[in-house]
Amino acid sequence: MSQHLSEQEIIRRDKLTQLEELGIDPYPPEMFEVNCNSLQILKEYNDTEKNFQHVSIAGRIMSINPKGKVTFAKIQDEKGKIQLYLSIDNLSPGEDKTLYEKVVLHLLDIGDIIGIKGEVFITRTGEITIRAKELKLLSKALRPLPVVKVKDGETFDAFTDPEQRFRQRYVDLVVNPQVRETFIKRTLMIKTIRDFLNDHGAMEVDTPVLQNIPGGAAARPFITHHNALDVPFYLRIANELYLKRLIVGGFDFVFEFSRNFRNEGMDRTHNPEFTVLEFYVAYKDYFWMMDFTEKMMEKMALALHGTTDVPMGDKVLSFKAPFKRVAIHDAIKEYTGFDVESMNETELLGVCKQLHIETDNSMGKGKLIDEIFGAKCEGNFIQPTFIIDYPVELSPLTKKHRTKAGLVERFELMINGKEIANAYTELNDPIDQRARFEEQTKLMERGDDEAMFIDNDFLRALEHGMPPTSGIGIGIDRLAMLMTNQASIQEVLLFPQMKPEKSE
RNA sequence: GAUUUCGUAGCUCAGCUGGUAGAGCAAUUCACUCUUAAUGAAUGGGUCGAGAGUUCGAUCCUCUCCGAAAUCACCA
Repeated sequence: MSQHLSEQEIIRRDKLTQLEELGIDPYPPEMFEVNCNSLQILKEYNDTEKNFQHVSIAGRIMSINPKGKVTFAKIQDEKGKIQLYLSIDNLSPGEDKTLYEKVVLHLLDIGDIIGIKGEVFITRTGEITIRAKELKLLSKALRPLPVVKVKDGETFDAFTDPEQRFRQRYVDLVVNPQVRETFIKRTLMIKTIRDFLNDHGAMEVDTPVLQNIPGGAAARPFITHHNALDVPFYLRIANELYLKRLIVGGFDFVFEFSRNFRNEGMDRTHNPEFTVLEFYVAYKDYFWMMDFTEKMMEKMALALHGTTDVPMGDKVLSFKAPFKRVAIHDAIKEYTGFDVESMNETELLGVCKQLHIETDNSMGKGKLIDEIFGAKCEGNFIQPTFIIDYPVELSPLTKKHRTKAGLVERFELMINGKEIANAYTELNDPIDQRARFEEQTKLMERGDDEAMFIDNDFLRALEHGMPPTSGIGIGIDRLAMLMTNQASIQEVLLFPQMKPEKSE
């Protein structure tokens, strides 16, 4: 396999050889002990106390600025950047000037990872800096890093090409601090949610990714094959039915951050694999779930932003609980003027025609209502809002509404015009559940390729008795987009799905 | 899957009606013991996404392909 090398790569490989000739291992095996980081020094250094006089720090060279017998460089560690003062007097005090004159001036490059021992001081221009007494090369970089310069908050020559940023996320993370911030926030968001659930007595579980029957949602699955058993398996589209089996089994509050896979389009808000938090709580209903969810969201916003007001594009989203609750029929009435509550299928088709909404024969009453809501209402709910009480046809796993005929006890949480969460008072009546699955089979025969499969083992579980339960699924990636003010899902996935690169 | 736009040096970008390419940063060499988008001087670096066609001649025009972005469709 041959590799085309650029001029700069050839030069760096040549430097590698020169280093080896000087007896310097460019990739030394032994550990380098680090006793502080850039942020600690910048925050805690005190010039009168003269603390940090024996620092040992490691990082990647981000700029190097030789000035004859003195060189200034910046290294970046996990917490930020700090300046180094490298002088011939400090690094090569004896006869042998190799370390400074050869290594520092000629063999070190932007991108190299080095370890430094030295003392902290303040330069004439007032910058907290480490005066290096020892320098050790820890890893030589053979490819040039994009050089991004910043002056007075303005960024020059930023590394912005989305294709390169996503394919080479490692470069993106090194060079773009705001990208690091986004992922630190994402992780903190997930931690906050996990802690909140654990604090309320929930149990985190793992359920199968490879499933015989792709259940719990309406979506096209990825299909794979198990060789030893010679059977097809599906990558999960949801974990709902497994978590409910655990509720049957007597775990009363279970949750899982589930990586789901759906074989559908990719765009700004869809990646083929994505993360959904699902949790199920026994002896609760969807009213309880709304209360719990808004409290959790409020806590998460506070943890990430210190306030419940979260900026998103040119808007500010308020995560202050409680959130508004609007019945789906009321929402449709408000934004279209049509009262669809008691309409039959033909009347609904007429409404769709008037509203210029495309329909097809596979659509039943529920689906039509959903289409109207999706086309005319959804985008209007910017502030967190629970849309409640969906048509039964749309919700085969949801318990029928306690008072309203034809509806189910379900809510979706809309934020910034997008669905973020979907929750039910779960259907635990096995007879009704079997009937609902059979309805789905009819829809499938009618041409609805998203209708749900019958899962007989799940029905068997329900027949053993599932306590009244409420459950929810929360789109973690979309929530991360909201909490980090990103318009694209790729910005909150470390390695978003891309078409494969052409092999060389 | 459809439509539109885009792909030029390591990075960010110029490049007129078709005459085989430029800048800044990065790199190389030299000078400089407190610089900070360091500075000054010099130098090198390109299969213009890939392939085919039109043409005396293609980065530029046409077609096909590869990759990306935006919008739409499907979905969360």
